[in-house]
Amino acid sequence: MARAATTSDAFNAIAEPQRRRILTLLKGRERPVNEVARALRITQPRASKHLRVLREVGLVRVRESGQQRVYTLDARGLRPIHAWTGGFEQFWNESFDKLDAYVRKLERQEQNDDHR
Amino acid sequence: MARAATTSDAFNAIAEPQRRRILTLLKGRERPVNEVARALRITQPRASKHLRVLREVGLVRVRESGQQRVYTLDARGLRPIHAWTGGFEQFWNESFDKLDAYVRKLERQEQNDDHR
DNA sequence: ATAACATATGCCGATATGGGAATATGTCAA
DNA sequence: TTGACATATTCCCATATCGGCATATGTTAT
Repeated sequence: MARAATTSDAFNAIAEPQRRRILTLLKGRERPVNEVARALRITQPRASKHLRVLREVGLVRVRESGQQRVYTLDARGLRPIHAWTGGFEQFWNESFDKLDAYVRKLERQEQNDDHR
Repeated sequence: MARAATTSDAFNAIAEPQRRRILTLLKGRERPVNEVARALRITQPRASKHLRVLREVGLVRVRESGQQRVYTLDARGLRPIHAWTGGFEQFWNESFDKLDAYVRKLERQEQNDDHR
């Protein structure tokens, strides 16, 4: 088995920086592919492919408008990620203390090394 | 260029389900590799590799304790992800309305198709 | 029909994966 | 020193990228 498919879930989908940029861009308003491509300075095929991934995990929706496909943000899929990371909130505050303890422990170890 | 390296940042690191499980596990308390492996029912090399990735993006730290390497959670790297997803909070609430509008629009289109 | 425009898709190349198995490296105890 | 134990690393395989380019598909206007 290789790496999990990028289309498997939102966690994988947003691992790609370009796709994060697309989502951020769509916060402003819905946009057709070409506009996305131009805004992010990527080729049209690239934009289409990223948008496809985002569509497949449900982070965007498409609406056909004449010959254009207008993509709209559907951020609900980000909620689980926000929730999951939120579960660590207490820890990233606490971490400073733990880091201090860790550093002190390291220093002690190094002292022991010196005395060997 | 291929996919972004999994070790490049926390976004990539947590795209892997096993690694998310490891981080969750370490919320309880620090643990040596073997314990992680046993708890998640993965092989020791696999645990080591995942822990390495997590270490390289700074989500865990290692402390040597005799012949064991004890891994500790350092959740600070998750904060940017929480913040980034949090920037979409207003949208995932709003989305229901937008989805309604979208569905209605779709239905209209289908009606048009029928009349063609 | 035909041309112009907007998107999507297929194919290629280079690369990075995650998993398993075997093995190297390092530490401690007798 | 030797052996047991804990971890890390390497090699191999199958797969899934992401990017560029060419091209298929679909829509609108003439």
